[in-house]
Amino acid sequence: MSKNKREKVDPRVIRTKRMFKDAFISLLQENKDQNKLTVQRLADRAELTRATFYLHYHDIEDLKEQMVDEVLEELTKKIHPLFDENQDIDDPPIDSFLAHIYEHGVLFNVMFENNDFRKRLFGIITEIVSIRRETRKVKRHTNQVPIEIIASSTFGIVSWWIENGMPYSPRYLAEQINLVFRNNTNARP
Amino acid sequence: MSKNKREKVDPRVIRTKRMFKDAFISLLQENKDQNKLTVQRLADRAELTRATFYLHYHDIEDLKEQMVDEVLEELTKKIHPLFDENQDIDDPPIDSFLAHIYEHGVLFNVMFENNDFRKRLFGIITEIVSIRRETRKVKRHTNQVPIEIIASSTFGIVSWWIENGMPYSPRYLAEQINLVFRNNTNARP
DNA sequence: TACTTAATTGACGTTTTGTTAATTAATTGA
DNA sequence: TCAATTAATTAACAAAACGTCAATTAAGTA
Repeated sequence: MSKNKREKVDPRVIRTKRMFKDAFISLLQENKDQNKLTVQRLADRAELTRATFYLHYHDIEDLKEQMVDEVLEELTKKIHPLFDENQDIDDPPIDSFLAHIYEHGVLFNVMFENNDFRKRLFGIITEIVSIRRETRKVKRHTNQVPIEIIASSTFGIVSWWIENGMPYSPRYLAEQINLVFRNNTNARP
Repeated sequence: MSKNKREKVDPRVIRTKRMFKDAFISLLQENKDQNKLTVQRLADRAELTRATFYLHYHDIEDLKEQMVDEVLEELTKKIHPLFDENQDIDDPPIDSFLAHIYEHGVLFNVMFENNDFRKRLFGIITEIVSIRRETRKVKRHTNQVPIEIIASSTFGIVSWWIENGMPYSPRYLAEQINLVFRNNTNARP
Protein backbone atom coordinates (compact mmCIF):
# COMPACT_ATOMS: atom_id res chain seq x y z
CA MET A 1 0.00 0.00 0.00
CA SER A 2 2.35 2.70 1.24
CA LYS A 3 5.27 3.76 -0.90
CA ASN A 4 8.53 1.95 -0.58
CA LYS A 5 10.97 4.50 0.74
CA ARG A 6 13.94 2.70 -0.79
CA GLU A 7 12.92 3.81 -4.28
CA LYS A 8 13.90 7.45 -3.95
CA VAL A 9 11.87 10.10 -5.62
CA ASP A 10 13.51 12.59 -7.94
CA PRO A 11 14.05 15.82 -6.00
CA ARG A 12 12.56 17.76 -8.90
CA VAL A 13 9.30 15.87 -8.46
CA ILE A 14 9.22 16.62 -4.77
CA ARG A 15 9.92 20.29 -5.40
CA THR A 16 7.32 20.55 -8.15
CA LYS A 17 4.56 18.93 -6.15
CA ARG A 18 5.38 21.06 -3.14
CA MET A 19 5.18 24.17 -5.27
CA PHE A 20 1.77 23.24 -6.64
CA LYS A 21 0.48 22.47 -3.18
CA ASP A 22 1.81 25.75 -1.84
CA ALA A 23 0.27 27.56 -4.79
CA PHE A 24 -3.04 25.90 -4.04
CA ILE A 25 -2.98 27.02 -0.42
CA SER A 26 -1.83 30.47 -1.42
CA LEU A 27 -4.61 30.96 -3.97
CA LEU A 28 -7.36 29.64 -1.72
CA GLN A 29 -6.20 31.85 1.10
CA GLU A 30 -6.76 35.01 -0.89
CA ASN A 31 -9.77 33.85 -2.86
CA LYS A 32 -11.80 31.27 -0.93
CA ASP A 33 -14.40 31.27 -3.73
CA GLN A 34 -13.90 34.33 -5.96
CA ASN A 35 -11.59 34.14 -9.04
CA LYS A 36 -12.14 30.53 -9.74
CA LEU A 37 -9.23 28.17 -9.45
CA THR A 38 -7.81 27.18 -12.84
CA VAL A 39 -4.81 25.09 -13.73
CA GLN A 40 -3.28 28.11 -15.42
CA ARG A 41 -3.56 30.22 -12.28
CA LEU A 42 -2.08 27.41 -10.21
CA ALA A 43 0.84 27.11 -12.60
CA ASP A 44 1.41 30.87 -12.59
CA ARG A 45 1.45 30.99 -8.82
CA ALA A 46 3.73 27.97 -8.61
CA GLU A 47 5.98 29.49 -11.27
CA LEU A 48 5.68 26.35 -13.33
CA THR A 49 3.88 25.46 -16.53
CA ARG A 50 0.46 24.01 -17.14
CA ALA A 51 1.95 20.93 -18.82
CA THR A 52 3.97 20.23 -15.70
CA PHE A 53 0.79 20.22 -13.67
CA TYR A 54 -0.71 17.53 -15.89
CA LEU A 55 2.50 15.56 -15.49
CA HIS A 56 1.63 15.06 -11.81
CA TYR A 57 -2.12 15.43 -11.48
CA HIS A 58 -5.06 14.45 -13.61
CA ASP A 59 -6.99 17.56 -12.67
CA ILE A 60 -7.51 19.94 -9.76
CA GLU A 61 -9.74 17.43 -7.97
CA ASP A 62 -6.85 15.00 -8.04
CA LEU A 63 -4.55 17.57 -6.46
CA LYS A 64 -7.12 18.15 -3.72
CA GLU A 65 -7.47 14.44 -3.04
CA GLN A 66 -3.73 13.98 -2.73
CA MET A 67 -3.51 16.90 -0.33
CA VAL A 68 -6.39 15.65 1.77
CA ASP A 69 -4.71 12.27 2.02
CA GLU A 70 -1.40 13.76 3.06
CA VAL A 71 -2.76 16.15 5.63
CA LEU A 72 -5.00 13.58 7.29
CA GLU A 73 -2.44 10.81 7.19
CA GLU A 74 -0.06 13.00 9.14
CA LEU A 75 -2.80 13.79 11.64
CA THR A 76 -3.85 10.21 12.24
CA LYS A 77 -0.23 9.11 12.46
CA LYS A 78 0.12 11.46 15.39
CA ILE A 79 -3.00 10.51 17.33
CA HIS A 80 -3.48 6.81 16.64
CA PRO A 81 -0.64 5.78 18.97
CA LEU A 82 -2.56 7.44 21.77
CA PHE A 83 -5.42 5.02 21.23
CA ASP A 84 -3.43 2.01 22.39
CA GLU A 85 -2.40 2.78 25.92
CA ASN A 86 -4.73 5.65 26.54
CA GLN A 87 -4.89 5.22 30.25
CA ASP A 88 -2.77 8.34 30.55
CA ILE A 89 -5.20 11.17 31.15
CA ASP A 90 -2.36 13.63 30.61
CA ASP A 91 -2.35 13.41 26.83
CA PRO A 92 -5.83 12.47 25.65
CA PRO A 93 -6.30 12.05 21.88
CA ILE A 94 -8.62 15.04 21.65
CA ASP A 95 -5.90 17.34 22.99
CA SER A 96 -3.26 16.10 20.57
CA PHE A 97 -5.84 16.25 17.82
CA LEU A 98 -6.66 19.92 18.47
CA ALA A 99 -3.02 20.82 19.05
CA HIS A 100 -1.99 19.37 15.72
CA ILE A 101 -4.73 21.27 13.89
CA TYR A 102 -3.74 24.43 15.70
CA GLU A 103 -0.13 24.05 14.64
CA HIS A 104 -1.23 23.79 11.01
CA GLY A 105 -3.92 26.43 11.28
CA VAL A 106 -3.77 27.93 7.80
CA LEU A 107 -3.61 24.52 6.14
CA PHE A 108 -6.62 23.18 7.97
CA ASN A 109 -8.59 26.38 7.50
CA VAL A 110 -8.05 26.28 3.76
CA MET A 111 -8.61 22.55 3.38
CA PHE A 112 -11.79 22.73 5.37
CA GLU A 113 -13.83 23.96 2.44
CA ASN A 114 -13.31 20.52 0.90
CA ASN A 115 -16.22 18.18 1.41
CA ASP A 116 -14.24 14.98 1.56
CA PHE A 117 -11.80 16.55 4.00
CA ARG A 118 -14.62 17.42 6.38
CA LYS A 119 -16.18 14.00 6.06
CA ARG A 120 -12.93 12.28 6.96
CA LEU A 121 -12.21 14.64 9.82
CA PHE A 122 -15.63 13.73 11.15
CA GLY A 123 -14.58 10.08 10.98
CA ILE A 124 -11.48 10.79 13.04
CA ILE A 125 -13.49 12.65 15.64
CA THR A 126 -15.93 9.76 15.83
CA GLU A 127 -13.01 7.45 16.56
CA ILE A 128 -11.76 9.70 19.32
CA VAL A 129 -15.18 10.03 20.87
CA SER A 130 -15.85 6.31 20.83
CA ILE A 131 -12.46 5.53 22.32
CA ARG A 132 -13.07 8.04 25.07
CA ARG A 133 -16.43 6.45 25.79
CA GLU A 134 -14.97 3.02 26.19
CA THR A 135 -11.94 3.86 28.29
CA ARG A 136 -13.43 6.36 30.66
CA LYS A 137 -15.88 4.29 32.55
CA VAL A 138 -18.44 7.04 32.53
CA LYS A 139 -21.81 5.41 32.72
CA ARG A 140 -23.29 8.82 33.07
CA HIS A 141 -25.76 10.75 30.96
CA THR A 142 -23.61 10.80 27.85
CA ASN A 143 -24.28 7.13 27.37
CA GLN A 144 -27.95 7.81 26.95
CA VAL A 145 -27.15 9.92 23.92
CA PRO A 146 -26.29 8.13 20.66
CA ILE A 147 -22.64 8.25 19.70
CA GLU A 148 -23.41 10.12 16.46
CA ILE A 149 -24.94 12.92 18.48
CA ILE A 150 -21.82 13.33 20.58
CA ALA A 151 -19.53 13.00 17.58
CA SER A 152 -21.44 15.40 15.36
CA SER A 153 -21.78 17.86 18.16
CA THR A 154 -18.03 17.77 18.81
CA PHE A 155 -17.39 18.05 15.10
CA GLY A 156 -19.60 21.13 14.99
CA ILE A 157 -17.53 22.84 17.66
CA VAL A 158 -14.24 21.93 16.03
CA SER A 159 -15.55 23.03 12.63
CA TRP A 160 -16.56 26.40 13.96
CA TRP A 161 -13.17 26.74 15.62
CA ILE A 162 -11.29 25.97 12.40
CA GLU A 163 -13.47 28.13 10.18
CA ASN A 164 -13.18 31.09 12.50
CA GLY A 165 -9.42 31.26 12.75
CA MET A 166 -9.09 29.15 15.90
CA PRO A 167 -9.77 31.95 18.38
CA TYR A 168 -9.33 29.67 21.40
CA SER A 169 -6.31 27.67 22.49
CA PRO A 170 -6.56 23.92 21.88
CA ARG A 171 -6.51 23.33 25.62
CA TYR A 172 -9.37 25.75 26.28
CA LEU A 173 -11.41 24.28 23.44
CA ALA A 174 -10.91 20.79 24.79
CA GLU A 175 -12.13 22.03 28.16
CA GLN A 176 -15.21 23.56 26.61
CA ILE A 177 -15.98 20.36 24.77
CA ASN A 178 -15.68 18.44 28.02
CA LEU A 179 -17.85 21.01 29.74
CA VAL A 180 -20.62 20.58 27.22
CA PHE A 181 -20.68 16.85 27.76
CA ARG A 182 -20.16 17.09 31.49
CA ASN A 183 -17.07 15.01 31.43
CA ASN A 184 -15.03 17.74 32.95
CA THR A 185 -13.96 15.73 35.95
CA ASN A 186 -10.91 17.90 36.46
CA ALA A 187 -13.04 20.89 37.35
CA ARG A 188 -14.50 19.08 40.33
CA PRO A 189 -12.80 19.01 43.70
CA MET B 1 -36.35 45.67 -0.80
CA SER B 2 -38.83 42.86 -1.31
CA LYS B 3 -40.64 42.60 -4.60
CA ASN B 4 -43.88 44.42 -5.04
CA LYS B 5 -46.48 41.75 -5.47
CA ARG B 6 -48.76 44.04 -7.47
CA GLU B 7 -46.43 43.83 -10.47
CA LYS B 8 -47.31 40.33 -11.53
CA VAL B 9 -44.68 38.09 -12.97
CA ASP B 10 -45.19 36.44 -16.33
CA PRO B 11 -46.26 32.82 -15.71
CA ARG B 12 -43.68 31.67 -18.24
CA VAL B 13 -40.94 33.17 -16.09
CA ILE B 14 -42.22 31.43 -13.00
CA ARG B 15 -42.45 28.14 -14.83
CA THR B 16 -38.99 28.48 -16.36
CA LYS B 17 -37.29 29.33 -13.10
CA ARG B 18 -39.08 26.51 -11.34
CA MET B 19 -37.93 24.08 -14.01
CA PHE B 20 -34.32 25.16 -13.68
CA LYS B 21 -34.49 24.87 -9.92
CA ASP B 22 -36.04 21.42 -10.14
CA ALA B 23 -33.41 20.40 -12.67
CA PHE B 24 -30.72 21.60 -10.29
CA ILE B 25 -32.07 19.52 -7.42
CA SER B 26 -32.58 16.56 -9.69
CA LEU B 27 -29.03 16.62 -11.03
CA LEU B 28 -27.41 17.11 -7.65
CA GLN B 29 -29.44 14.27 -6.20
CA GLU B 30 -28.03 11.76 -8.62
CA ASN B 31 -24.55 13.22 -8.93
CA LYS B 32 -23.51 15.01 -5.75
CA ASP B 33 -20.07 15.62 -7.29
CA GLN B 34 -19.58 13.34 -10.31
CA ASN B 35 -20.56 14.52 -13.83
CA LYS B 36 -19.94 18.14 -13.21
CA LEU B 37 -22.82 20.54 -13.38
CA THR B 38 -22.88 22.50 -16.64
CA VAL B 39 -25.43 24.95 -17.96
CA GLN B 40 -26.07 22.60 -20.88
CA ARG B 41 -26.90 19.70 -18.56
CA LEU B 42 -29.18 21.89 -16.52
CA ALA B 43 -30.98 23.03 -19.66
CA ASP B 44 -31.34 19.46 -20.90
CA ARG B 45 -32.80 18.30 -17.62
CA ALA B 46 -35.12 21.28 -17.46
CA GLU B 47 -36.10 20.68 -21.08
CA LEU B 48 -35.21 24.25 -21.92
CA THR B 49 -32.37 25.87 -23.82
CA ARG B 50 -29.07 27.24 -22.64
CA ALA B 51 -29.95 30.73 -23.84
CA THR B 52 -33.04 30.67 -21.65
CA PHE B 53 -30.88 29.93 -18.65
CA TYR B 54 -28.79 33.03 -19.28
CA LEU B 55 -32.00 35.01 -19.61
CA HIS B 56 -32.64 34.41 -15.91
CA TYR B 57 -29.27 33.75 -14.31
CA HIS B 58 -25.81 35.09 -14.83
CA ASP B 59 -24.21 31.73 -14.11
CA ILE B 60 -24.71 28.61 -12.00
CA GLU B 61 -23.46 30.41 -8.88
CA ASP B 62 -26.22 32.94 -9.38
CA LEU B 63 -28.82 30.17 -9.55
CA LYS B 64 -27.47 28.71 -6.32
CA GLU B 65 -27.58 32.06 -4.56
CA GLN B 66 -31.17 32.65 -5.58
CA MET B 67 -32.15 29.21 -4.36
CA VAL B 68 -30.35 29.67 -1.05
CA ASP B 69 -32.18 32.95 -0.56
CA GLU B 70 -35.56 31.43 -1.32
CA VAL B 71 -35.16 28.35 0.82
CA LEU B 72 -33.87 30.21 3.85
CA GLU B 73 -36.34 33.06 3.54
CA GLU B 74 -39.15 30.56 3.74
CA LEU B 75 -37.56 28.94 6.77
CA THR B 76 -37.02 32.16 8.69
CA LYS B 77 -40.50 33.36 7.78
CA LYS B 78 -41.83 30.34 9.59
CA ILE B 79 -39.77 30.51 12.75
CA HIS B 80 -39.27 34.24 13.35
CA PRO B 81 -42.84 34.76 14.58
CA LEU B 82 -42.06 32.25 17.35
CA PHE B 83 -39.38 34.57 18.64
CA ASP B 84 -41.84 37.25 19.72
CA GLU B 85 -44.10 35.59 22.24
CA ASN B 86 -42.04 32.55 22.91
CA GLN B 87 -43.36 31.94 26.36
CA ASP B 88 -45.24 28.99 24.91
CA ILE B 89 -43.09 25.99 25.60
CA ASP B 90 -45.35 23.92 23.36
CA ASP B 91 -43.90 25.16 20.08
CA PRO B 92 -40.29 26.19 20.64
CA PRO B 93 -38.43 27.58 17.62
CA ILE B 94 -36.02 24.64 17.48
CA ASP B 95 -38.91 22.22 16.98
CA SER B 96 -40.48 24.24 14.17
CA PHE B 97 -37.05 24.68 12.71
CA LEU B 98 -36.33 20.97 12.58
CA ALA B 99 -39.86 20.14 11.45
CA HIS B 100 -39.59 22.52 8.51
CA ILE B 101 -36.27 21.05 7.43
CA TYR B 102 -37.70 17.56 7.77
CA GLU B 103 -40.65 18.43 5.53
CA HIS B 104 -38.23 19.63 2.86
CA GLY B 105 -35.71 16.87 3.39
CA VAL B 106 -34.45 16.38 -0.15
CA LEU B 107 -34.14 20.11 -0.73
CA PHE B 108 -32.12 20.72 2.41
CA ASN B 109 -29.97 17.68 1.86
CA VAL B 110 -29.02 18.81 -1.61
CA MET B 111 -28.57 22.47 -0.70
CA PHE B 112 -26.37 21.56 2.22
CA GLU B 113 -23.31 21.07 0.07
CA ASN B 114 -23.38 24.81 -0.53
CA ASN B 115 -21.02 26.73 1.70
CA ASP B 116 -23.08 29.88 1.95
CA PHE B 117 -26.17 27.86 2.73
CA ARG B 118 -24.46 26.21 5.66
CA LYS B 119 -23.10 29.48 6.93
CA ARG B 120 -26.52 31.08 6.94
CA LEU B 121 -28.15 28.07 8.54
CA PHE B 122 -25.57 28.40 11.27
CA GLY B 123 -26.66 32.00 11.71
CA ILE B 124 -30.29 30.94 12.14
CA ILE B 125 -29.33 28.32 14.71
CA THR B 126 -27.31 30.91 16.59
CA GLU B 127 -30.42 33.09 16.75
CA ILE B 128 -32.51 30.24 18.07
CA VAL B 129 -29.93 29.31 20.68
CA SER B 130 -29.52 32.85 21.91
CA ILE B 131 -33.27 33.39 22.14
CA ARG B 132 -33.62 30.19 24.10
CA ARG B 133 -30.89 31.30 26.46
CA GLU B 134 -32.60 34.58 27.19
CA THR B 135 -36.15 33.38 27.65
CA ARG B 136 -35.58 30.24 29.63
CA LYS B 137 -34.15 31.60 32.80
CA VAL B 138 -31.63 28.84 33.04
CA LYS B 139 -28.67 30.19 34.87
CA ARG B 140 -27.24 26.74 34.86
CA HIS B 141 -24.07 25.30 33.44
CA THR B 142 -24.84 26.21 29.86
CA ASN B 143 -24.20 29.82 30.68
CA GLN B 144 -20.62 29.08 31.52
CA VAL B 145 -20.10 27.91 27.97
CA PRO B 146 -19.74 30.58 25.27
CA ILE B 147 -22.73 30.91 22.99
CA GLU B 148 -20.68 29.96 19.91
CA ILE B 149 -19.89 26.63 21.51
CA ILE B 150 -23.53 25.83 22.07
CA ALA B 151 -24.52 27.11 18.62
CA SER B 152 -21.77 25.30 16.72
CA SER B 153 -22.38 22.15 18.66
CA THR B 154 -26.09 22.26 17.82
CA PHE B 155 -25.23 23.05 14.24
CA GLY B 156 -23.00 20.00 14.14
CA ILE B 157 -25.82 17.75 15.24
CA VAL B 158 -28.28 19.26 12.78
CA SER B 159 -25.70 19.07 9.97
CA TRP B 160 -25.11 15.41 10.63
CA TRP B 161 -28.85 14.81 10.68
CA ILE B 162 -29.39 16.55 7.34
CA GLU B 163 -26.41 14.96 5.62
CA ASN B 164 -27.42 11.48 6.74
CA GLY B 165 -30.96 11.47 5.47
CA MET B 166 -32.60 12.66 8.71
CA PRO B 167 -32.77 9.25 10.39
CA TYR B 168 -34.46 10.63 13.51
CA SER B 169 -37.77 12.43 13.85
CA PRO B 170 -37.51 16.18 14.44
CA ARG B 171 -39.02 15.73 17.87
CA TYR B 172 -36.52 13.07 18.90
CA LEU B 173 -33.62 15.13 17.58
CA ALA B 174 -34.80 18.14 19.54
CA GLU B 175 -34.91 15.98 22.65
CA GLN B 176 -31.39 14.74 22.04
CA ILE B 177 -30.14 18.27 21.59
CA ASN B 178 -31.78 19.24 24.85
CA LEU B 179 -30.30 16.19 26.52
CA VAL B 180 -26.81 17.14 25.47
CA PHE B 181 -27.18 20.57 26.97
CA ARG B 182 -29.07 19.35 29.98
CA ASN B 183 -32.03 21.55 29.31
CA ASN B 184 -34.33 18.64 29.10
CA THR B 185 -36.61 19.89 31.84
CA ASN B 186 -39.52 17.88 30.49
CA ALA B 187 -37.81 14.65 31.34
CA ARG B 188 -37.75 15.55 35.02
CA PRO B 189 -40.66 14.95 37.35
C1' DT C 1 31.08 12.56 -18.87
C1' DA C 2 27.13 9.96 -20.55
C1' DC C 3 22.59 8.43 -19.33
C1' DT C 4 18.06 9.12 -17.61
C1' DT C 5 14.22 11.54 -16.47
C1' DA C 6 11.83 15.98 -15.43
C1' DA C 7 10.26 20.42 -17.09
C1' DT C 8 9.38 23.56 -20.88
C1' DT C 9 7.63 25.04 -25.19
C1' DG C 10 4.20 25.52 -28.52
C1' DA C 11 0.68 23.67 -30.65
C1' DC C 12 -3.72 21.07 -31.22
C1' DG C 13 -8.79 19.82 -30.95
C1' DT C 14 -12.53 19.84 -27.52
C1' DT C 15 -15.72 21.56 -24.19
C1' DT C 16 -17.88 25.12 -21.81
C1' DT C 17 -18.88 29.72 -21.32
C1' DG C 18 -21.40 34.01 -22.03
C1' DT C 19 -23.53 36.96 -25.56
C1' DT C 20 -26.25 38.27 -29.61
C1' DA C 21 -29.64 38.86 -33.61
C1' DA C 22 -33.43 36.94 -35.76
C1' DT C 23 -37.44 34.10 -35.26
C1' DT C 24 -41.25 31.65 -33.05
C1' DA C 25 -44.54 31.17 -29.31
C1' DA C 26 -47.20 32.42 -25.32
C1' DT C 27 -49.58 35.95 -22.47
C1' DT C 28 -52.30 39.95 -21.73
C1' DG C 29 -55.40 43.74 -22.10
C1' DA C 30 -58.11 46.79 -25.02
C1' DT D 1 -60.73 38.30 -30.53
C1' DC D 2 -57.00 40.62 -32.14
C1' DA D 3 -52.84 43.39 -31.50
C1' DA D 4 -49.06 44.49 -28.61
C1' DT D 5 -45.78 42.80 -25.55
C1' DT D 6 -42.64 39.84 -23.71
C1' DA D 7 -40.63 35.08 -23.24
C1' DA D 8 -38.33 31.21 -25.35
C1' DT D 9 -35.86 29.23 -29.24
C1' DT D 10 -32.45 28.89 -32.71
C1' DA D 11 -27.99 29.27 -34.50
C1' DA D 12 -23.95 31.38 -34.43
C1' DC D 13 -19.81 33.64 -32.34
C1' DA D 14 -15.42 34.64 -29.72
C1' DA D 15 -13.10 33.64 -25.51
C1' DA D 16 -11.54 30.76 -21.89
C1' DA D 17 -10.27 26.45 -19.99
C1' DC D 18 -9.37 21.82 -20.61
C1' DG D 19 -6.46 17.77 -21.56
C1' DT D 20 -2.91 15.87 -24.61
C1' DC D 21 1.33 15.50 -27.29
C1' DA D 22 5.96 15.75 -29.73
C1' DA D 23 10.13 18.06 -29.69
C1' DT D 24 13.43 20.45 -26.97
C1' DT D 25 15.95 22.04 -22.89
C1' DA D 26 17.49 21.37 -18.23
C1' DA D 27 18.55 18.91 -14.08
C1' DG D 28 19.87 14.83 -11.43
C1' DT D 29 22.39 10.36 -11.32
C1' DA D 30 25.68 6.59 -11.88
